Amino acid sequence: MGKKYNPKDFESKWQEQWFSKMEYSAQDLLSDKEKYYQLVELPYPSGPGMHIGHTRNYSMADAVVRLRRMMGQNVLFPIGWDAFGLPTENYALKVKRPPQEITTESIDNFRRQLKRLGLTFDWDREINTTDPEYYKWTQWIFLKLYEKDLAYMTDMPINWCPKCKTGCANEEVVDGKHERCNTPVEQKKLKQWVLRITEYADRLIDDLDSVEYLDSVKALQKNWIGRKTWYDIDYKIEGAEEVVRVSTTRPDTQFGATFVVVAPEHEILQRLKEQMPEENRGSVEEYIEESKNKSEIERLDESREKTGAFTGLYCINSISRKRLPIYVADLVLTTVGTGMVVGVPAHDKRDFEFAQKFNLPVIRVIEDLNGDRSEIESVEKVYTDEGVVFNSDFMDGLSTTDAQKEAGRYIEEKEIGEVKVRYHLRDWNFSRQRYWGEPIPIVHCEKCGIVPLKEEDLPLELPVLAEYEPSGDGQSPLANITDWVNTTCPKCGEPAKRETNTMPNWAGSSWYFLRYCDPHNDSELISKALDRYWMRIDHYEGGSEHITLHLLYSRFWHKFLYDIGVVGDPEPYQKRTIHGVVLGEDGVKMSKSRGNVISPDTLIEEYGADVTRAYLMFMGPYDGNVVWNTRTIEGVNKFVKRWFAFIQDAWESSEQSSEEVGVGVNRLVKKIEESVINWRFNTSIAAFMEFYNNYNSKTFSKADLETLITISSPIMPHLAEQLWDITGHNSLVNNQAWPKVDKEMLVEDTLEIPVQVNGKVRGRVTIGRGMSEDEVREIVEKNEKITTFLEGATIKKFIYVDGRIVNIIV
RNA sequence: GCCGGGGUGGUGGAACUGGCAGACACGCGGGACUUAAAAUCCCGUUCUAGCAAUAGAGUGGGGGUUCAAGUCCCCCCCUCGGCACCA
Repeated sequence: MGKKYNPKDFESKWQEQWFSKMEYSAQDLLSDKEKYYQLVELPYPSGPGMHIGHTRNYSMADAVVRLRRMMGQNVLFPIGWDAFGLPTENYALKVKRPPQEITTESIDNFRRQLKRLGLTFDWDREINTTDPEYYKWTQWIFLKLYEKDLAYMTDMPINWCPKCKTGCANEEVVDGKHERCNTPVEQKKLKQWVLRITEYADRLIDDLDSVEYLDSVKALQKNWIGRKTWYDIDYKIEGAEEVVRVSTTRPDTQFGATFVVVAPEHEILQRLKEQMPEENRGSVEEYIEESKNKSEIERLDESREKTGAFTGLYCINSISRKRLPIYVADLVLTTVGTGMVVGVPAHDKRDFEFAQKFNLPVIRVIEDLNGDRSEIESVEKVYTDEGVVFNSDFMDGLSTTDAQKEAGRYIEEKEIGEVKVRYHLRDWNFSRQRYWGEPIPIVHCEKCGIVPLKEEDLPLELPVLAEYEPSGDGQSPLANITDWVNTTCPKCGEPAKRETNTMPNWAGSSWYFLRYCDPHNDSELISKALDRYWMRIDHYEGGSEHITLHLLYSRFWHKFLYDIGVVGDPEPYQKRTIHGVVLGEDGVKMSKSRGNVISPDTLIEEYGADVTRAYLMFMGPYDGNVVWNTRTIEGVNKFVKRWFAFIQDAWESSEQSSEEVGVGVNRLVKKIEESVINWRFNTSIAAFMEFYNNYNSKTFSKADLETLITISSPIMPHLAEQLWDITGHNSLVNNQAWPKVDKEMLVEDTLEIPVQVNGKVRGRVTIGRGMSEDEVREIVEKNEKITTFLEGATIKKFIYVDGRIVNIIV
């Protein structure tokens, strides 16, 4: 075997050994080892296969789990396929083939690529969300949700994508467009399955205290849920018996309220119509009609001018006793508060703009931290920060926060309203009018209404169809399959019809990590013992695109499964981090249309798996975006070749290692261990290179060379295996124990430290280990280079930081 | 506007709990080997001045704490990501 690095000669050989022997499978319930569950996001198997981003992220996770196994941990590192959903279905429609077939092909291709990279996933735990054996349990969770009244049907208006011909969740609408296809969504009234995620809103926020997500991830979760305390207050309509309930989150500014705005869709407008003066009624009706024709996008356009119409009505603020005009305006949405809000122009920018447009008074009631009470005469001066309340009767002198509490107390005591927590989060629209998803296990019976399937009848399999083009009329393609749709009611046995909507893509991925722990269990979703052993997931590595929705949905389902006793922990993930993205050479996201896509297959073909992996890790920090650069991969390629030859040469000429070499090897072990565990692979590889630069001409003992081969294996596993073989070992190096750092070896007897004069480095001295300050001072004062800087000056202070640095102040 | 990251050579990026700024790599310059090229190897490379030893400046800008600041504190600028007529 030559010293020339030729990865094609050996990479596949070692892969076969790893995968056929299943050397790295996790061992269930093994109690004498520490368990470690490393989760990576399960990929969507699409036609083009593995993206360079997957290659990078999985290579990193693989390096970490290889190290952890060598350190003696029982590691669970599984993979699976999130294969239902629109991309495959749309592609299948285009090429006129069944999605089942396409999915199988894509998975086979993806699996081949992952293996070709040498990733040590636990292949006998592979799952596939489109496999009836898997989605049986997705359907089972749905039945449980239904049983607990957390899944319900409603015909609320939903977001409808006219291009994809399906409804979608609020979360999938970005800037008024369907995120998958960028088509503006419309509002459509459809009978929908909805999950009551709002029921879990508080816990989804509060339990974040028990996990170690990045701060930004926690903030995003909280932000999305958007918990706020609202103060709903009853105002009496002037000259009528009618009472309206208005909302505010700033009751401390009640005395500064100068108007009330109601959303155009608000039903109260119909009731109040009679009481409106003749001259206002017409314009109000006209305004309502106009706003009906406005699209969601138009309405949410912040930059457009404020519009609205005066109703001619007034109400009495039940806190300030002031008389406020009532306006209708589309800047208020029915879903916000009670759909009627209090306008306080002095302390809300939007209210100020509205007041200017309609010539309404501006009354300041909060002074700033400098006690400023000057008039608010421009938008820039609108004061929204904390301060002290004035001109506000019983709230005078209180801070804004205290005044809010006081107002809340007042409202409840006088029984003029209610303090209420509201959320931005809406219930989760769970129906899709498409074919390629989990069928919802429900039957509609004329007599019995909505009837769930019996658990023992699961899975309800998706029929294989010849035609599955969505009709666009709001019906799922399944609706046309009469012999599937027509069934009998599980309750009364009479003819009934199946639910034809399918579940969204999020369903299967909301619990997949549990199935990895117990993938072949056909009597339970997961056994209690395996759940208690493997969960919670120690580290979930993934992309930023899934930190709001997937995280929220899966945490919700997990809490539900905890509530019904399936799992033993209300939170699934202990730690969640976000990887960076590999951008194209032009600095832009890789895409087919831009032609800047780098294919992992090509790289592996040209450089081999190890160089590909190592380079992707070397490019930059784990959490940063990196720009692809074809030139710089050569640097890593060069190093890997040299490292391969160096170990072999050193082995042939091996003798005793000098103390210096021993120290160097130990340092390197420590550095590699720390940097890999902390996902700082770019510095691991730099450490290897640095070691090579400093030590490649030295003589090594066989034991030290074995150590070097062993520590190479997390990052360059094939190369390490090959070297282990060449040097006459009959085992797998990836199975060796991680070398123990010899702490004694790390401390040298003498060390060189810098000497500063007035904070500037002026020389260096060699001192002994454990020397006292006086001894060090003696050495420093004998050093000519330094004494030239001390001539004619008196030493004011001599600072010696043990083993680090000397600083002399003159 | 709010929330969360970031600003370090020509480039990607190092720098542990404050202790030699620029590790490692790319690029660039020079050299060795070669008839020549490729490959490989060696040397140099923050900026400014100088042949050089060396000196001065230097981590977005300004101020502060400290013997010592890329790192800590205050103010400002720029930038990336997320959310947003959220009342």
